[in-house]
Amino acid sequence: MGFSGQFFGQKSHYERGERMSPRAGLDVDILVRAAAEIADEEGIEEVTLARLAAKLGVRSPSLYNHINGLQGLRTQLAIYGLGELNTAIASAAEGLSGDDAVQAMGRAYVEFARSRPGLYKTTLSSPDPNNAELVAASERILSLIINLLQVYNLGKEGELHAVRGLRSILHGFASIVQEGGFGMPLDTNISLSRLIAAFLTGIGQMNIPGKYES
Amino acid sequence: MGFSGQFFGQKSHYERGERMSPRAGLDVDILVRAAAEIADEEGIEEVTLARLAAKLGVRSPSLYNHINGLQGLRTQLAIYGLGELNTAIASAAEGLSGDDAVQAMGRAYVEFARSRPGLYKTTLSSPDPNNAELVAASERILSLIINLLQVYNLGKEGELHAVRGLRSILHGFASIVQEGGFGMPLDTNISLSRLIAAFLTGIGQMNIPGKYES
DNA sequence: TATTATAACTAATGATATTAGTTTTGAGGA
DNA sequence: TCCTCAAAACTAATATCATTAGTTATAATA
Repeated sequence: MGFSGQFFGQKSHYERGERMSPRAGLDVDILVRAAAEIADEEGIEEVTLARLAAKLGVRSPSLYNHINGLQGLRTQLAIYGLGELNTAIASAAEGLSGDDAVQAMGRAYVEFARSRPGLYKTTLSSPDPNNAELVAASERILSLIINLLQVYNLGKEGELHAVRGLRSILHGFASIVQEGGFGMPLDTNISLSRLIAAFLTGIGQMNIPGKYES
Repeated sequence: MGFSGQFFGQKSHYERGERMSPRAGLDVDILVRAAAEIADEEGIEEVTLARLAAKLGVRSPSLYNHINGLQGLRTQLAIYGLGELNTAIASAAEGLSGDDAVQAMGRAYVEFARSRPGLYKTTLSSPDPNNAELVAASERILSLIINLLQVYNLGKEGELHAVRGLRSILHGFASIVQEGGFGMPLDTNISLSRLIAAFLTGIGQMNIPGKYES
């Protein structure tokens, strides 16, 4: 994947109280992956420049040579996270179509949020419309979903409503799972597959003006 | 509503550069409402003790006489927000049942998130299981939803899956709306009512073991 | 009026992000 | 091989937070 994993999972020079070696050899990729690790392992609120610098064995101002402050780091994290999410759901749906594909994608989506909780959260901030890369990453996921829905023949508008619906379902379910919001001992995988099944059963509604439209 | 609105929408003494009057007469309720106002108007990241103190015309340490630090304020905000949300959706569904009730509640839920964006966000943090008030506020909303679903005769387990589904739909949709995540010029109210319609059409699936259950 | 609980204060500490300006490195050209 | 120099890392400094400790002053009440 084009990345030297040297810093991950180890204490840095500073964390061990040693003197640093002259050049740390950082780049955006290393920063973002290390930050994602912090987000997943320690929580998103621990993703600070101070914490990241410590993990990488440098002083926090040094990070500014590679990213545009904390805001820039967050943007990069979102881009990275959306890319990973896209990879996960795309490969899950690969070779499938119809309900099978949607179910597989849904499972992968939620599993991503479960296994990379911090990184998933970074993808949720409003996609800064000024950042082309971020917008593109968002749109890649969107068109993946749109493709899966072609089969259902919903028409132009119906398709848009359906995409919104499916996104809502996946995001809502993933968020609640992640927060531990479903307390009880009832298998969440079953809940998810039945929710998607219910949605797909009624997906024809997306094309039908209903009596609840104000 | 048992609350003196004296501070809201006005600049404080400090903000106007005057000397303060001896006792500010604060209490938890005033703090929480002022904080909610900041959250809605300036964004949730602006809800700091410093900002809140300035708005109320006191110094930030004074706030500790009423709340348990920033963490405590956030907990109180979540409780308040869940209460307001509960009121909104309960009164929307009042006197209705079946699809009508679910549709009305869904509309009210999303409208709440739209009109009180900051306050809605405060309700999303994991419900600290140590805080009884917070848990109770969460559960009130949950049982409201459960009640609405009685009509559909889903059985014990089916009902639980359905609650999870509906919560996911509402939360997911509301979150995406709030983030401005649905770009285009397509009425979101229509998207929501059709999504709920699709869910209700397929709600029988909640009771049926499907072939996608791993 | 005197007492007293407590609301609000000041002062201090320790995180954090960020900027400015300095040092040092190491890669590529002389 | 040695020099140059862009850039990577640094130190120092500032500003904003949250939080704690200890002080002052208010206003209710005895």
